[in-house]
Amino acid sequence: MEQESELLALRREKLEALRSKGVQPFGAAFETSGDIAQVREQFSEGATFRIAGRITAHRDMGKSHFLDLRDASGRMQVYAQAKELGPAAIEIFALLDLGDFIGVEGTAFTTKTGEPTLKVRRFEVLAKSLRPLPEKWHGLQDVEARYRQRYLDLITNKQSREIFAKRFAIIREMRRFLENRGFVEVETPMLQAVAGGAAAEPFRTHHNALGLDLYLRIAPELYLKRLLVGGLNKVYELNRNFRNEGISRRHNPEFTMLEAYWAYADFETIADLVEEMVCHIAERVCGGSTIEHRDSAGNITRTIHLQRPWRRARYHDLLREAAGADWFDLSPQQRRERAVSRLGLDILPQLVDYEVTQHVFEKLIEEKTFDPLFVTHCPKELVPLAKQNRSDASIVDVYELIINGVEISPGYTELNDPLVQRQRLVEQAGEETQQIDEDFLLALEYGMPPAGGFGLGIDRLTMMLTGAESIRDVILFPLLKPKRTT
RNA sequence: GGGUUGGUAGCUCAAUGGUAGAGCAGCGCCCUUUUAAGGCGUUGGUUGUGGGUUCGAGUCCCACCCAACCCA
Repeated sequence: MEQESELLALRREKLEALRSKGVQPFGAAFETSGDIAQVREQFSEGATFRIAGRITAHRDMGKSHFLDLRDASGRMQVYAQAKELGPAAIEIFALLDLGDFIGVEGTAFTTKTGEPTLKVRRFEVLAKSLRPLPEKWHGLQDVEARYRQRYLDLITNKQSREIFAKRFAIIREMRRFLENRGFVEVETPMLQAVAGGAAAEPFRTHHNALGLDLYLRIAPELYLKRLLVGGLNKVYELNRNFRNEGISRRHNPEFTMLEAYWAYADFETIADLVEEMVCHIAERVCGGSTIEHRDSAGNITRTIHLQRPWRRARYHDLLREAAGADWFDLSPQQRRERAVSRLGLDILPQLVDYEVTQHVFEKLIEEKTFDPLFVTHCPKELVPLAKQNRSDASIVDVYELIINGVEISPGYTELNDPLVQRQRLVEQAGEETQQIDEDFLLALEYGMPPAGGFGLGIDRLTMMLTGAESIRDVILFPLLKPKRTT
């Protein structure tokens, strides 16, 4: 656009003007006294400090100037006085714009409004910015631009910086917690010849040198279990999975998942572990176990109570509560009719009986449950990879943890009988027998200890702990269609 | 995939079918403790893209692109 090129042209002129004055506009290393937060802590009148950061505000008083410098840790005001700096430096100073990076050496003082400030003695241009930043007050509001140019979002929007700071802290605390419990972090293949461990559509790719079709993993599960066979008794992996499915407020094609396995444990031990871990993280990251979600005006829109112990209830009992005590005594046809007439749900004709029940579960229980709820003993059709219950073969020993209206973590007593496992995988694969991971079954035949395992969606956990309403608000670079630029 | 809403200056937003505006940013001038600094002045537009209707389209119609939300 014509105007953009005018604004750009002006900045490029300033760039050349700096060079003509012998200033390198893309400067070198600059030794600082610490980041801005540290300098604020150590601040004492008359002391000398060196800080570096981006210019985010410029208040021009004529013969004196106030700039805000910002780095990742905070903001610091610097004060530039014409008299102090001298004419040559002032000419360079005049070529600075909002967005430029500079390094400053100055003397600490406090203004009469009480603001800790550095009086500039020397400064260096560290990087000239050739494009104007979004407006300081409203920030960058356009959601599309915030996702496509996340760096601008991070520069201008405090809420966004806070969400990602929390995300990084969540992951850090999760690792600490698991390491303290003796879990070992491992890495398993993301490129897999067979995409197993979940029922999901994979992304396909190809290895040229081997002439081999490969998939991006949909789950690390089958490799982590191989490690149980190999004698690693407490393992976890915290990394990306890929699913070639729809995109929504709760789904991104690549998402981050914790998956962990614990030999000799079962789903109930795992539930205890997850409960403790999430509470530990909430305590460290959010300062407590009451999580408040707020709208943009700051009003509380939802409160989530993570105080232990978390409720545990059987799938069948929850359905009897929500759909009638006789729900499981009805015929499939009666269930379908009740779901539509009495419960007011849309039931698609192609749903089979257990899916009708599952739909009721999702609409009437899952979507309405915000405080943590472990749903246990689910029907085996829903979870083909878990171990069947010893006294009731129609259910499996699992939990589904629901918080904030979504499933956030499944936990299983893992199936370790290789023959039953083969049978389940064959049933699941149907015609596509090449989709059975024979190497995994081979490993199981050597013997896998009984174990508990769980997955935990990091993106959804972050949404719960930050109150973000879209998964795109907790993923730095969510997938968007490419847009032709300029 | 379907529906709804949106895309206007660098950013945030206006504009009954009738001359495309404001604030901030920018540029110029004034101001030596300001902080959303202030005052005076001022530049800046292929209204997402391509068609159509009309004397006249940011606005109405069609197609397409991108996004958000809801549904599947």
